[in-house]
Amino acid sequence: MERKFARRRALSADDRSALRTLPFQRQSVPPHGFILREGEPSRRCALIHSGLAYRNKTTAEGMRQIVSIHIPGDMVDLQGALLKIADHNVQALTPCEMIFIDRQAVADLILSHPTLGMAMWVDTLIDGSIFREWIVNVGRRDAHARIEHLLCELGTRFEMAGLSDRDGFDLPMTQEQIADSVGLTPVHVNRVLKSLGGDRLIQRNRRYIRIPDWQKLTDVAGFNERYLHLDQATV
Amino acid sequence: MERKFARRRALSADDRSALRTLPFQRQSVPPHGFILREGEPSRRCALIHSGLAYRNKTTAEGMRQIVSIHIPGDMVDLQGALLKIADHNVQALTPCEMIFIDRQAVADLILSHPTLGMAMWVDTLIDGSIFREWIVNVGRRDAHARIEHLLCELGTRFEMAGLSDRDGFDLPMTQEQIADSVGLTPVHVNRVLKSLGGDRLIQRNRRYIRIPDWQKLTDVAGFNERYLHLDQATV
DNA sequence: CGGGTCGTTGACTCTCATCAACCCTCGTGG
DNA sequence: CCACGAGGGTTGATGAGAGTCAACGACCCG
Repeated sequence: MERKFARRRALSADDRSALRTLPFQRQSVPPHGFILREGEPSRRCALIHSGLAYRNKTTAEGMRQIVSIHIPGDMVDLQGALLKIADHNVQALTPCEMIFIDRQAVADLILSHPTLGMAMWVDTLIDGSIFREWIVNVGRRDAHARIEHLLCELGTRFEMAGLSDRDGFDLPMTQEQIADSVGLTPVHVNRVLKSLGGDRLIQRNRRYIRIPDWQKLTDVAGFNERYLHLDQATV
Repeated sequence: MERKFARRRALSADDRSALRTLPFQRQSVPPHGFILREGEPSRRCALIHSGLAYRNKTTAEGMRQIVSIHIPGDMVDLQGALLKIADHNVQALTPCEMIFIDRQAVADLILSHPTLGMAMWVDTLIDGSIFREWIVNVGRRDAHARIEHLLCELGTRFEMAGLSDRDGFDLPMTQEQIADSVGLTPVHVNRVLKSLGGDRLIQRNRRYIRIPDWQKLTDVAGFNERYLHLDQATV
């Protein structure tokens, strides 16, 4: 965690020691397990130590929409410190090791160490940028481009986090979860994946995805990594 | 602005005076005028004094998607203080009076007055929550519910901001802009609006919208105002 | 009065959803 | 050791919702 924030802003020795003395609690969450439930009052913040997780919401008619995917190092619940009621669910995609920090401890930390607050705020802003791109994805791209774009985003985020190579990674999502991420049905996702394979844009082996020509995939996807703000190191 | 932040967190006299002495610059922006352009380096933060504005992005194929609507009091560009390159456009919907604050001044303010930083951060988090709901809207609702939901959101935000009544307000958007907000075509938006009129869910007169039965509209829209975090006053 | 923007309507098309069946793989227990 | 069941993936047939194309109408402003 310290490493991550140090990438965002220059940290003082005091900042670092404050981070290290922050009281936290570790917890494993199995796949599908809830890390946060919509409607619950906020009690703590959550940080992924290992594993993948996803945020989702459900419409009144019971349709589910996944609104983001999170990887180790992501704070999936910063709003836990500042907002009162959770407006969405967070669930584990794979087995997760989570770090939970008390709401009040985070709030105090931000007030006493504003530089750390800014580092976390940057994360919130980047999250927001990714949400905006997802609105564009489901609102204005066809089924092929939506899925291609999702693969590009995950590939580059995995690579930046040092989890894998962007042109070859394990995607531990069911086709139903992919469908819920891009606003399609599982059946259609299946057909599109098959078609992407036929076009040699991807190669699949189980849930392992290989991208033989990264440039070609980003082109057809209309993927521009600017919205990920990868340059966002120290100011 | 001071009023707004005071709603978010309890402010000290020092916080208030720091806000009041913040150097700013006022500027009018005509409809369609750019407040921020994608790809530009960040130089300043923007706050709407009067008028409406919208954020939007364009796909590689040239399709536009509006990702949020903003009203007076909204900081439409807090990321200007912390991120380097703008990842989307912000344009005026109606004639706008904007307040621009230098990037560095905002960053300094946050460091010297963490309580103000938290107040602004709350805004960022609520923005994020609204983005998530928009992903659900375009991803998992049909055309009718999408437009109904947009009307519900704008109605309640207008009312909370004291701009108008939620069940009767002027909606200064063209049908094309509505289409770009909900991921449909202008033609289809037209048909749906007509159909909503036929079902007595709304009454239209030019761009004025009357909602005769608020409860009924929120029901069919599947609208739940939780995601707007209206309770978010002082902690 | 004329041109431009926006709204409206009809005819036709096509992408994606729906429904339904079948398959594969893997873990479990008899 | 094999049968079974469950979850997930695959495929086909059909249909609905939204897109496209095109024309016309209404309104506003210079």
